[in-house]
Amino acid sequence: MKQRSVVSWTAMIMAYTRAEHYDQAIDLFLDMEEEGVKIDEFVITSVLHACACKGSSKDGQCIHEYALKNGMISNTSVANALMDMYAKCGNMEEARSVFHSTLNKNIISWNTLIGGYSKNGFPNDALHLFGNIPQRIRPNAITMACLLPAVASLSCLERGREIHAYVIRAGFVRNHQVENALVDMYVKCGALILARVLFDRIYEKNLVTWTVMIAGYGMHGYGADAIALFKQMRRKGIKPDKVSFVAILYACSHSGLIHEGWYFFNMMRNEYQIEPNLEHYACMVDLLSRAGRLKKAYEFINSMPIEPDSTVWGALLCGCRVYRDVNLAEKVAEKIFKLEPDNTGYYVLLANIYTEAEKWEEVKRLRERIGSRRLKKNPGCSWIETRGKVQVFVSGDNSHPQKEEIKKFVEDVMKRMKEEEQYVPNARYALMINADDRVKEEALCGHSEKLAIAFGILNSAYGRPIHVTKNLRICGDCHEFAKFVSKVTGREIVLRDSNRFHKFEEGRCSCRGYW
DNA sequence: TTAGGGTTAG
Repeated sequence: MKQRSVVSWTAMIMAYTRAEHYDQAIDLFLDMEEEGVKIDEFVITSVLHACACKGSSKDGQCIHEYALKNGMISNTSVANALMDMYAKCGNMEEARSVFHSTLNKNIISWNTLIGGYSKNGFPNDALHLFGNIPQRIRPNAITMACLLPAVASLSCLERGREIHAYVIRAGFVRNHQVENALVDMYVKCGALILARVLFDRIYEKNLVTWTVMIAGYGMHGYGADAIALFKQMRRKGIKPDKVSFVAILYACSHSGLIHEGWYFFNMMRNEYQIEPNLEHYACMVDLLSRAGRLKKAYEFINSMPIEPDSTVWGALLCGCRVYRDVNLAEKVAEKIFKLEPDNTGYYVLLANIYTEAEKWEEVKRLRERIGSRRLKKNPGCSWIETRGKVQVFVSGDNSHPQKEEIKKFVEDVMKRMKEEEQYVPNARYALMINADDRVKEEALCGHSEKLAIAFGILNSAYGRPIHVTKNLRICGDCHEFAKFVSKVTGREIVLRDSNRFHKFEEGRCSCRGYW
């Protein structure tokens, strides 16, 4: 072009961004500045979008400064693009600060911050913000698509149903993204049947619709249903992508379907020419490890064409725990500690492996190592929704108004378990070394998931299922506890941990040992 | 007069 206007530059920056060449998009902005082209708000938002997609706020901060200096920040679109950039880079503090200093907030401003909170692990803030949208600003379908993942991550079914009702009243039901987000919300709130009803009613199912449902079956341990749906999807001519393959591989590993897992892994590569990414590899390692084929899993990792990360090695470490392979666990853990020296979860996992093997010296050394890095264990936390209110329990928490009642319930159950099932308190799950068994048992009684289950039984009508959510994986002792409680109270207990759903019914768990 | 922008589901 002989003459390039600011519009030509903007179009080019957008094109580079769409093609995922973020650095080139940003370079183009620098070039145009150098050439003395007059910069306007449109270019700023475009280049901010490139920074957002790139995911590092360093470039974005420079643009932020530029916008401030040139008085562009009062433009709502520029402010929105800034918020989105910070949110996508995981910097919610900056996003919030921009939001609060924006005078003319429109619905996009609210959506951007709500979505940012949802995606960055602040679901309560997302819900709170939604409640504060002023009357004159009308939420739209996108608002719901931003908000529903927050409900899903909290696993608050009542709240989710309220929002579903709102979606119906406001007339957003025919929106694809909203429909899919609703199905996903029901799946993650443990209401698999409701999710399926909604799924069946969706007239035009797209790839995301199918993937949500397949992942849902996987999470709940229905591997065969996940496979049936995957096949049905292919018959309808919908081409699976890398995310749907993660869903199906995940479903196979959580149901112990080894052969099927390999079948889909090969299908992905041969039939669809999709190169496996870290998530796919982690699923395969998980599949092998759960089946006890630890050596094969180790070899598999070493043969990967891409560098394995901590999640891949972590899947093997979990397997080492199940099959009590201390030697391999040590080797694997060292690799993980190099990759992620500050993630306490893996130290705890290795400590548990040592404890279960009664290697007390090693436990002590590991504790010292954790201490010297000034790392703190991420506290276990469970929550339960009753009558629309969420009750949160933190491990060992003693502040609950019903604490005596809850404590008595847990102790009574443990006592009955000892008498009726020859249950031995799994003191190995209480991560303390210089304590006697009594103290350990007491610590076990205080686990957050036991408290939440007890609270649920005590505060809901007979026959009602109990839904509990936990931030970490459920502990083995609590798993036994939940089975027993489901038997003696005749209640169904649905527990979502950080990994999957466990449905306890009449003394059995739906996971059948596949955690 | 027209061209270029910011929010959305797995």
